Amino acid sequence: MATAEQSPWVILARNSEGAIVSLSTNTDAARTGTEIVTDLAAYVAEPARSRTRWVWNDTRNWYPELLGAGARVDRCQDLRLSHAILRQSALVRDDHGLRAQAAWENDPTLQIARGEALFALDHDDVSALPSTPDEVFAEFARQYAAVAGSRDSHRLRLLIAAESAGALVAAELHEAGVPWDANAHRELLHDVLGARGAGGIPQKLAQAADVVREILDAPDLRVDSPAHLLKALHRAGVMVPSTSRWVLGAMEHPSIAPILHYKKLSRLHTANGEAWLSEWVHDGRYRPTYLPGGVVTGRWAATGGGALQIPRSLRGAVRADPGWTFIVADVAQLEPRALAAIAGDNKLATAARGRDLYSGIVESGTLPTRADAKVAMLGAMYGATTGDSGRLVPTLRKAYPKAMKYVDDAAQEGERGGVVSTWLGRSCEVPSGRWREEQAEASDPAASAAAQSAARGRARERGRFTRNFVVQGTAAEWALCWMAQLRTKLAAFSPIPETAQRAESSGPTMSRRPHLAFFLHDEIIVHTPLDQAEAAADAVRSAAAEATSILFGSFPIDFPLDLRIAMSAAKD
DNA sequence: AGCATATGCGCG
DNA sequence: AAAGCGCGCATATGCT
Repeated sequence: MATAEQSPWVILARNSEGAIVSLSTNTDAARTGTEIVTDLAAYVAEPARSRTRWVWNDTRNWYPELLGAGARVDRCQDLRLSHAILRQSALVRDDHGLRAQAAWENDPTLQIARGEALFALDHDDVSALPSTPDEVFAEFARQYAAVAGSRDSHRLRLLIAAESAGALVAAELHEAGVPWDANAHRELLHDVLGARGAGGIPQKLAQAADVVREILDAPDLRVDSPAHLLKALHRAGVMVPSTSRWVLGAMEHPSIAPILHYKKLSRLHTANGEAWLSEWVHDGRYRPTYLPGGVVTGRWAATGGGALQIPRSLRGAVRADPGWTFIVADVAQLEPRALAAIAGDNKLATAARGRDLYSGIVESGTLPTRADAKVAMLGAMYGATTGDSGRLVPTLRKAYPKAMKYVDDAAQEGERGGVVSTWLGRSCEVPSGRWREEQAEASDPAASAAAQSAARGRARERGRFTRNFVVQGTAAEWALCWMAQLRTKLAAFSPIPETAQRAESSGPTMSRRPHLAFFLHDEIIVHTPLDQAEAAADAVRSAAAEATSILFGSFPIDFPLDLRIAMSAAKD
């Protein structure tokens, strides 16, 4: 991730015959040489190229194969991801044609990540990406010029390096997989859901549905149908507007507890039951596909078995290989700490330093309980205006005016249609044409009250989005830097000797030294040989400290880790 | 039958 | 139907 020293880039692409071509550059990013590469894994692994920054159109097109061949890459520039950042960033003054490269926006995988319709696009059609040596170099040159001429090239270089390192981590995480004990998972399913009965429906699940039908006196009720269940509840005199857990939980009726119980079991069965296990866990590994930059804020998305939504209750199935263990580490209150830093709020930083941030707020006398402090802080970052949360926000605003002004300003900017940016310069999208039209129409004095109120609601909605964007996005940048530093440190560990009983499933590159195995926004799991666990834990801690200093320099904020070494990812 | 949308819940 | 952000996935349901 170090970006201070500018080592040359080497650009990889395929020529029209399908051969791999490498373009060398000097420190001014000018082409200095071209050669045909016959054995890419060997080429990349040359010691003289150990610090090369490899430039390619999309890490997913290049790195999995290299990893499969046992070649790890130290750093790269993922042009697809950096393009998405630069074409949007408010720090970029002259985009040198980046925004005109509309084809990039048709990248099918990006559309999948955003849930947009695919129309006629083929999933495997990546022709929209630059692919020939000339195209790839031209894109690299555009990006280089855009960064060099930007308002803050240091931040953008950092962001591109971090995002690209994330692309490497994502590929490595997929290759490594999460060590998953299918038997432990099955035992847990059996305990909660019971034995599989007729049609594969677990017995306790079927019984739970029967109880609901009996209490509601509705023998034909399909409990899985919200509409049907709602009618049955109304017939029983429970006049709820929906069947969501939150709504039902507030009611008092003998049917409520059985319904909630059924929902809980049903969720486990449908989302992470036997079917999930057989689809997603093979040879002791769960291999989700991570999508760096898949979320508008810069957070990662994931696909393949709902990796980022694995219920906490299933963590017991995450079991280290024999002779190995886990480092499980998460950052306490990552987002409010990021907020304190970007706002330069020393008072909030002081409340956070060396302790639970919410307790720090309590100790400062701002709010009476930790629960209050937490709900108030979340409300401030999400834009709550009513309820318990909204009620406490003004108190927080008084105590931490600098931090609160930062998010309030972000909200105001969003409401008036503006763009906001993260600490490193990832900017949110401009509002849609539809949104601007609605605002413009409502600003006409002749507009109906309904239209004005609807437009006001849309504006507020966007304000809550931009308010959260600056915090969530900066937190994601911290996490990227954390992982980027960590993967470099772990790569320097000496590999343990090959042993006959060693699990082969982590793949050839990662399986003999500590490696990242899981990532979830503010949490990582490192899979490590037992005798390297302490050293790996130190690496996790020092990587966090380095991430903090890379991003925020000497500003006195800390990001303390909850870290434990354990054979299972379950909390004790 | 296949696609789009709604509902609900898991995670941060 | 969360009061308040960002996601993915399963199921039900409606539309074509």
